[in-house]
Amino acid sequence: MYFYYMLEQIRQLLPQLSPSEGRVAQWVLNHPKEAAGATLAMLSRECKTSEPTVLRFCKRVGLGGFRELGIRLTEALSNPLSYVHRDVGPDDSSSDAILKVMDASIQSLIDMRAGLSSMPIDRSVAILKKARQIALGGLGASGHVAGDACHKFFRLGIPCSTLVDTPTILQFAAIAEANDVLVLLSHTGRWPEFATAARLATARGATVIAITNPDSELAREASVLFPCPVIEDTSIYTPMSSRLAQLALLDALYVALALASGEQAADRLRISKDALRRQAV
Amino acid sequence: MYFYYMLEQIRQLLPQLSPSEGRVAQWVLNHPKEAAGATLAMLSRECKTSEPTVLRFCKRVGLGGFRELGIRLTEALSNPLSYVHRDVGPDDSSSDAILKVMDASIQSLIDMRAGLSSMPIDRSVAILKKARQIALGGLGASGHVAGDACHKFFRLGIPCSTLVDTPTILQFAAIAEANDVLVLLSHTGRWPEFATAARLATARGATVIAITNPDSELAREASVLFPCPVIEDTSIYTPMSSRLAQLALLDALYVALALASGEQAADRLRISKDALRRQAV
DNA sequence: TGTCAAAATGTAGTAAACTTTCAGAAATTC
DNA sequence: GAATTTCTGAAAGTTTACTACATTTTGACA
Repeated sequence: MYFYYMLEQIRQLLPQLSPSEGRVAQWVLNHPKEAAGATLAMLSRECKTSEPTVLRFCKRVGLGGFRELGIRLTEALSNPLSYVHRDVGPDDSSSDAILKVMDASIQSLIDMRAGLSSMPIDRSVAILKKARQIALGGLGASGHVAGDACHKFFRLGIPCSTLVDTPTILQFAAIAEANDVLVLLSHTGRWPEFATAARLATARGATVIAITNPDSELAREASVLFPCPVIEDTSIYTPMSSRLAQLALLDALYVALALASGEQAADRLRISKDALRRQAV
Repeated sequence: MYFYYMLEQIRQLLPQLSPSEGRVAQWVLNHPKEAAGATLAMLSRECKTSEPTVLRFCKRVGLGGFRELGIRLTEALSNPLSYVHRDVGPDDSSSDAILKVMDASIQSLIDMRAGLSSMPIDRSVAILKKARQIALGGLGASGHVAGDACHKFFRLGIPCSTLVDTPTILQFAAIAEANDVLVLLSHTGRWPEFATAARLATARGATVIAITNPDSELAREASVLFPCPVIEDTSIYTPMSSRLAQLALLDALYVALALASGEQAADRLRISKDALRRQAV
């Protein structure tokens, strides 16, 4: 449970409230979000009491009036204590669960940011800048990350493709040439085909950039490694927030590459943005 | 640069507002704290205009009424601003640029978290729970977001598909049936085909959930709206960090839906996770 | 420059909101 | 069991949010 200032205040005053006022307090504690947007009439009806009683409740918890209750409640609800991640369980209320998911996502980005300085971004940029073509490979959720990244990189004018299944990845690796870059995204890095593909591509003189678990076969075979720790999904409800971090990492890589590519790339970006603006996304 | 969800929304819309409405916007931006607690009369007096003008301003920035402005503003003001984003320029060093991109991503998630309580998640869950099938539509970067979301939702056992081009979206809308849900993702909401699709689908009794700019044709046609502010890309280098927020939003929606769907859905999730674990991602 | 349509703005009115007053009911005290 | 205090809601008073409509302003075009 999160610590909300206003709600805690109410909880503490709960015992010394009169029965009717107590009902109001209880309802507010149980439905803080609804209470924040409710009107005096709605709230009094919900608590089976009269409007003045609700108002007296407000005064008693130290507020100037009913209107202030709404303000304090929205304040309390949108003020996170920290983004410490706890797993979602089946007993969580919907709004609790949502906040937990969100916090986990934020935390994973914060973690990524902290580790960014030790990532081989400069090396990757140097390699990507000379690339004849870039292929991004990933399965499942990572496939979507690869697709998103491809959609960014191609705007720099570099031939770019997405590979979302193992046969295609293997085929690409088998015919790769020098200056081709294969970016492989894998959560655990344990699909044996990925390591094979990395070996094949490297043997043909191509470069393999892996964004994966550092303790894996794929990580060992890759030319450049972006280490991403494996987050064990302790709860079945938790979506993989690590993919958000991967997306952000690729964003960062893209921007670094765009900057390194100078005016020509900047022009291409301008042109491609204008093309969209003339329509509307 | 954008710190606050609501305030940034107002700032972005500032240029296309009429003079009087512009004065209101300016005053709100300059005195957000006061504006959050103000009454309609106070605000209109302060901006030397009439009450309806203030109200029109509220509608135009995507709010339901004046009361909502107060709520959104207190929300915006009470969330901590840490990851201050500045735009990436061509003179930035590579490492500076990377951190800026990362900060922008984190900030967009924080903003999304702050605005989450006012999103129609519960309504959406109720609708999705009864859905015969879910189709997620989006173009360009939004298409990848749609794909990612589809990849999550189908695990709950709901027939699910991704639509990444306008003809397909229109066709789906044209043959949609009651209890079909069409989720449309659009950055600006200004592709006329999206609004048409929404209208078509609604006419056939299907439900349209839009994740888009609240000031758009699509937003008006949708049955359920998740308002997302349009972030103008002031710099050609800046990637759209809003899509990360959209991903996280869909994560939240997914978890809420999973929880609401009870044991049967939980079982499906367990089974699908096990299927992967026996291999390796 | 004049005409007209569209946009912008304000006036006036209304329904609903918030707040206060007051009197009766319930609990407590003596 | 009467007196006192506390609790409660009906009703009335004020303010607020919103709507409909009228007026003004703007801008396009002849």
